[in-house]
Amino acid sequence: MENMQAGYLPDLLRGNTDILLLSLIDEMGSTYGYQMIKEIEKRSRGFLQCKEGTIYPALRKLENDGLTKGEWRELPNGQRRRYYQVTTSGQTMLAKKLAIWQDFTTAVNLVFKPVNT
Amino acid sequence: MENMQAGYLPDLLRGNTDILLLSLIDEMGSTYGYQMIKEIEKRSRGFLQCKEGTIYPALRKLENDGLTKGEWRELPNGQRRRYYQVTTSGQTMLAKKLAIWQDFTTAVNLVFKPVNT
DNA sequence: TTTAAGTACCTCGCCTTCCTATGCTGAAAT
DNA sequence: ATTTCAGCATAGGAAGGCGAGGTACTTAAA
Repeated sequence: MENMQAGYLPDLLRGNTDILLLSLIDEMGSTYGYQMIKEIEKRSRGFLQCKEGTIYPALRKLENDGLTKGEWRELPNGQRRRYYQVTTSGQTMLAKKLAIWQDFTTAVNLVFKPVNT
Repeated sequence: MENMQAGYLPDLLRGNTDILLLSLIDEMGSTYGYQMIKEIEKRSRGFLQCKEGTIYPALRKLENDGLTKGEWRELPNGQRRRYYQVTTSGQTMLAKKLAIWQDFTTAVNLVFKPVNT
């Protein structure tokens, strides 16, 4: 992953955004939108750049679906952030989707390089 | 990938269909739509099920973009198939997209399990 | 001090891409 | 005779990502 050029992933993220977010929230215990954008970019070494127009609606949806629980927190300086936590059903879904992700990449790689015959 | 359940890949294929097709055509030397559907399903052990409504337009697009070259062939019994081959620019694109696919999966896995700090 | 840049959230409308459904032709099987 | 398979095609709708725009406050730079 030497010369990773960000920005040229036509639609690869599609359908995976929610898992990425769920996984992040779950692992970080509690986090908020803006931080997730930065964290995803950082962890992926600049490759994955989630856009605000993507993740805020996605976070909304996760919460509406009951997979996360959001909560406004006020900072000392008056700024506010919406912190999220993964719910129980969110964790179930996360495990499920992580398994699907595994299967999916395995399947694609099998198409690229079929094993035996 | 034991209990792979086909049919539940919301949008995972999205953005990857063209690479899958390009890769298949390239490797098989020459092939046609219907066969590709079957081959993808076979190689992925039933996990990836490309729909006709997906691949025929996709094949059309690949050809329009000059990445493949199509040709009608008539069978002895009068049936016709459209066989495709990868063009030179198609191979360039294929190599490029395979690299992107690698980077992408690596990046996603890094988000799931970040390395050191 | 004005300006720029960063933090933090939101939303609308477009675009792309996929899937469903449907249709067609002819061959093979039952 | 009817179903199933092979083989291609398209139109309509849904979903998700993204660009562009907006709000509001803070911090750094000029």
